[in-house]
Amino acid sequence: MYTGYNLDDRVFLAVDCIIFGFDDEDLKVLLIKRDFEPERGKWSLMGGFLKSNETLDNAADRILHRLTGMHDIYQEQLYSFSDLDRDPVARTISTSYYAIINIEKHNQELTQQYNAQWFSLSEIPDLIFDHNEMVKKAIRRLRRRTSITPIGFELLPEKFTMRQLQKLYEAILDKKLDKRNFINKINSMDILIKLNEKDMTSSTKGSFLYQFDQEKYDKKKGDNFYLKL
Amino acid sequence: MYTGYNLDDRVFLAVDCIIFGFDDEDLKVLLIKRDFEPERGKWSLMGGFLKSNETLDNAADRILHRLTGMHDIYQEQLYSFSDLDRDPVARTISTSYYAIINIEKHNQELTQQYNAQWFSLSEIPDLIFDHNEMVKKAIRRLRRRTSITPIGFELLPEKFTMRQLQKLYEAILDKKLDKRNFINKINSMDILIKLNEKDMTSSTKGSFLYQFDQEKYDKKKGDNFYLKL
DNA sequence: ACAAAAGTGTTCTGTGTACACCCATGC
DNA sequence: GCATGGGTGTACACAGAACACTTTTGT
Repeated sequence: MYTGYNLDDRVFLAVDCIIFGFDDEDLKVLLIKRDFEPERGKWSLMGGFLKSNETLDNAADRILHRLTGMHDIYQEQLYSFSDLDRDPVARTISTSYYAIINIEKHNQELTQQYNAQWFSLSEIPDLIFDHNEMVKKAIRRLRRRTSITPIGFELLPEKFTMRQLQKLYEAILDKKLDKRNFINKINSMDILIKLNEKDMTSSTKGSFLYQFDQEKYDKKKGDNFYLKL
Repeated sequence: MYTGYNLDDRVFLAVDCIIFGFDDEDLKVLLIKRDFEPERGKWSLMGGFLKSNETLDNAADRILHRLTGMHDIYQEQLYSFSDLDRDPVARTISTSYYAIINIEKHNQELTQQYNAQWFSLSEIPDLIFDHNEMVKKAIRRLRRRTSITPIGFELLPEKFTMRQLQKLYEAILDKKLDKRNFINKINSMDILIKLNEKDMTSSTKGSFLYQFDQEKYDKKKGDNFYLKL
């Protein structure tokens, strides 16, 4: 019966993080090159073990902070992986999280310490264990989530152009979008502030900068507004 | 660093199952009344500990089978819960699964052994630990999933009427649907076989029975067709 | 003057949604 | 003959998708 807390049944519980970033062109994932066992020298997700005094969310926070130096990163629990032989060293279940960060804000010294590197989705190498599967699942989830919640703003600088935003969505969804339809749809959500400022680096004419309006967004969040791009 | 398989970090990993059924009126959840510690005498989800030689999916299968006597139950991993004090006996993380069964097919002797009972969603009692939260999350997920995938057929007998199917969707989504629009949408999916047989129990005129066409469904599954009800 | 990106509206089509009447049968 | 649930089609509104030209300014 459902009794018996049998000490032999205890397992290691790992947390692995799929970290997404965006560099104005591609959606990317941050991977580390392991200089420790097992699988030294191979690429993998950043991860760690759950400590007995923290929740899974805490562990993900800690792991993300350790690699990026950042706090309050957008993250979401993805799925728990439990194949018997997924970790050759010991029976380990891994709960994966995906996170979304601004590619320019992380601490480069830290990421260098971990030999971390950004990879475009199309160029992700063979990863250890079942990490490739985790990444695949994270991408699927991110794509779906993007259509429901305006999630992507975490990936952009504070001020950004419509063009950047569109490129971001194109990168996430992996398809071209129509400029006019896109701008209309975004505007209809009414969660951006158009600034009286232009970004002059991208063109001679310059393009208006926008800012995400956290307050408006928080108010609307309840009525879960779809996006459908 | 991400090394150290520290034996002290090992935890108990439980699997708890939210089991949905449908009785032609309401969407229901199967709960057990615990006659064992902890929390003896309270209602809870059916659950158990992950054994070291099984995956989480295996464990969910095993737990579902133990309570219902059924195999090959539709199930999906939901979320892993990890609050520090969620289980007062020992540090236990729980991965929840939700399952969908035909309410008439389960083994009643078994469910009696476990003092199990079906509860309408609106009448779910206080459950142990964080099980109420699990149920809430499962309902949300089931609702969303239903709009994407024609999941609900698991809940019906092999042959069913359009009216039954509609009631099922109404129960899952918790809203009234229009009879004609519903039938049109279902037909447009083209995954049902209309039988030359009528169910005469529900009305004097009798209503045609339908069957789910697994083959057609499997073919279409790829083009993930939405339902939007 | 020309190259390069920004900005801007309208039309069409398909899908969702609302809605009301006749049918068959058992009692 | 009447009560009960079963079955059927149409009209309207809205949202998604397709589409092309003008503007600005640095070179």
